[in-house]
Amino acid sequence: MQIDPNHLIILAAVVDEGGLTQGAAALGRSQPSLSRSLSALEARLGLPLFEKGRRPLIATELGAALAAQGRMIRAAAAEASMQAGLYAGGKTGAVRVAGTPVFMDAVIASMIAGFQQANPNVRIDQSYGYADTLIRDLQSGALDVALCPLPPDAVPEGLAFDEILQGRNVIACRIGHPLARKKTLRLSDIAPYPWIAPPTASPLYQDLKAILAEIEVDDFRVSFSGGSISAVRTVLEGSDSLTILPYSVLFMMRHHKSLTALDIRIRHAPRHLGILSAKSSSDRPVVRRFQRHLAHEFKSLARTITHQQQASVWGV
Amino acid sequence: MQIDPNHLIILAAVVDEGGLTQGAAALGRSQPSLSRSLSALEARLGLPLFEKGRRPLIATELGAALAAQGRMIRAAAAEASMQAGLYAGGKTGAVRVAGTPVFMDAVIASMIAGFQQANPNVRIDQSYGYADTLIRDLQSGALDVALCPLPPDAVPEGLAFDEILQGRNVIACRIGHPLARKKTLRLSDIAPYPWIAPPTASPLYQDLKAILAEIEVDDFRVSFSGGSISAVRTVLEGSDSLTILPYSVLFMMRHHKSLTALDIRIRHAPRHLGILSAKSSSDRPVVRRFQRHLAHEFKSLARTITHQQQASVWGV
DNA sequence: GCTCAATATAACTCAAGGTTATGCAAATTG
DNA sequence: CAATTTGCATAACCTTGAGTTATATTGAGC
Repeated sequence: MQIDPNHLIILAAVVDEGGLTQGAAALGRSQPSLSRSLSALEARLGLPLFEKGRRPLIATELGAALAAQGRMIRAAAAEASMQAGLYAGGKTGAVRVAGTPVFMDAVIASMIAGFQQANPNVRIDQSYGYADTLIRDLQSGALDVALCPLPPDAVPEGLAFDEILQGRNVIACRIGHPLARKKTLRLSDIAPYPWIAPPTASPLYQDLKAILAEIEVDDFRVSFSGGSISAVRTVLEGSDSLTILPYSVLFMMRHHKSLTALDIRIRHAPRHLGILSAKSSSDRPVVRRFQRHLAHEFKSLARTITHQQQASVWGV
Repeated sequence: MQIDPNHLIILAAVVDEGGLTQGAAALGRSQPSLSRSLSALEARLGLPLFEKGRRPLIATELGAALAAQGRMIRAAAAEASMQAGLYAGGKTGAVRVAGTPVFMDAVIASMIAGFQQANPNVRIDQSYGYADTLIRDLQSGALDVALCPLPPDAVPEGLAFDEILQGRNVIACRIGHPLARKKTLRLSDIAPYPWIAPPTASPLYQDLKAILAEIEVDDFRVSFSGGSISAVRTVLEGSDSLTILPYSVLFMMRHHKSLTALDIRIRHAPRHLGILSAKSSSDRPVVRRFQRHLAHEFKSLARTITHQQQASVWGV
């Protein structure tokens, strides 16, 4: 026996509202429409859903039992509507985001926290990776959003790149480091100190090699490598090691008052930190919202950095 | 946003079966039909339910979420179908049955037990009453089936009466009773013994009065009254009291070997025990089935009684 | 690049379900 | 008890959704 779910919804409405007229009003339809639908259901079942000859239309046992199912169906349909609404508003769904490890941990993690605070039903699937794998995953549809540095003219086919910060790197050390006090530093000054090396796959590693080549150090001493930002920070704080970090990463750690940057400008290929995403992935409202959130957060971060730098120029 | 439950069912089928073609097969419809229905749903939502450009038709997050609701709807509709089927087959529902207390307890209760054994999902609402209230409740629709004695020509308007047993009463006493051994009893022999009186509203009470009038006893001694069959039996077994009982009630208690009937025929108005029911209530399959069950049980009981009587005639 | 399999589209038909108008019967009321 | 009100059923009509078959289109795999 095949039963139309819509008929059960109508039945539930009529039973719950206490009559055809009220049920019709509740459903926004005409009374004859419901009357006929329920007649059709009764005919199909071959059994009465309502006591016949009773005016305030009282349900039979069967009618009451089927109305219960109708309520479930109505609830499920309403739930579906709500889900669709949430989804369309970017309030639910999953976002797959990845980026370079240090940057994700130091900068993006807190932005994700803010997003999840406002959108508790959104799932964030985070992972780590460098430009090449990020691009590949974006293009294959395995990733929604990636955060990484990229040269301005190297935006891959089918992807959008939204620049958010300058990709400037600095040499970081503990605040009490011998070099930290020096006003004028030459590159050769830093030669004696051991290095904390980024993973070799990291763009930072290339930058580090470039610096050391510039000061003509070939066999630099690596005191520590392979650690996350948390490990790197701990080691930096407890030693005179140096490392190379994106300025934004160092900036985010400014409140800890434990690390600082050497007053020396590093030259490297021009590039920007940016949000990389597949153009097609923006048709998912959550992803879109998440990207906008990141962009907004970065704009605000960039402002803060600018203020801070002006403040340090004008004193403090 | 209004969503058609049927669309969600289709969505669930396609997601679960892994494709439009398989989904169509599972639902017994054509593939283009589903294709268009889902397109309509997508259009209504303004959101894609399936990744576009993927051939084995893979659901998006939203599609998967809505499919879950579709599964619920499908389950509810299937449950409704099953309920309707059970109801039509008389396997579920409620039956309101009533009758005279002694008869219900001694005869009907075990028949109800048998019915419930075979139909665990049927609810039996039992109550007690005498002819007048039973008839009124049947006519008002407050009762489905009643069991009581009725004169053959007194079947009320709108009710059906199905005769099941002769409404013969007997005088009952304990097996060791002084009168139980006597072969030839006169009515006057029973005058000295005290009586257990049925409730005054009971037809048995009228019969008792008639008997006593026949033996010209006006102020008969009542040793006990107002008890259920269980109490009556206990008192009977422990004393030389007499009482009046339908023969069928006594017969049902034959295995206890504690009570017997005096060998004396009681005259009373002709009547039959029968199943009384509103003609309109038989449109409820459970009620119909329950009535048939009772009728069948009674037919078998009548056969047993006949055999037993023949056996007692031919010896034993 | 070709082939195969699966989905989308087209064109058409039919039935379900929407509407308004109206009839009819049960409840209510004086 | 008659009259009125109220609520459900029916009629007639129309729109829309959904079913069909035939066919175009497009990923996927070799």
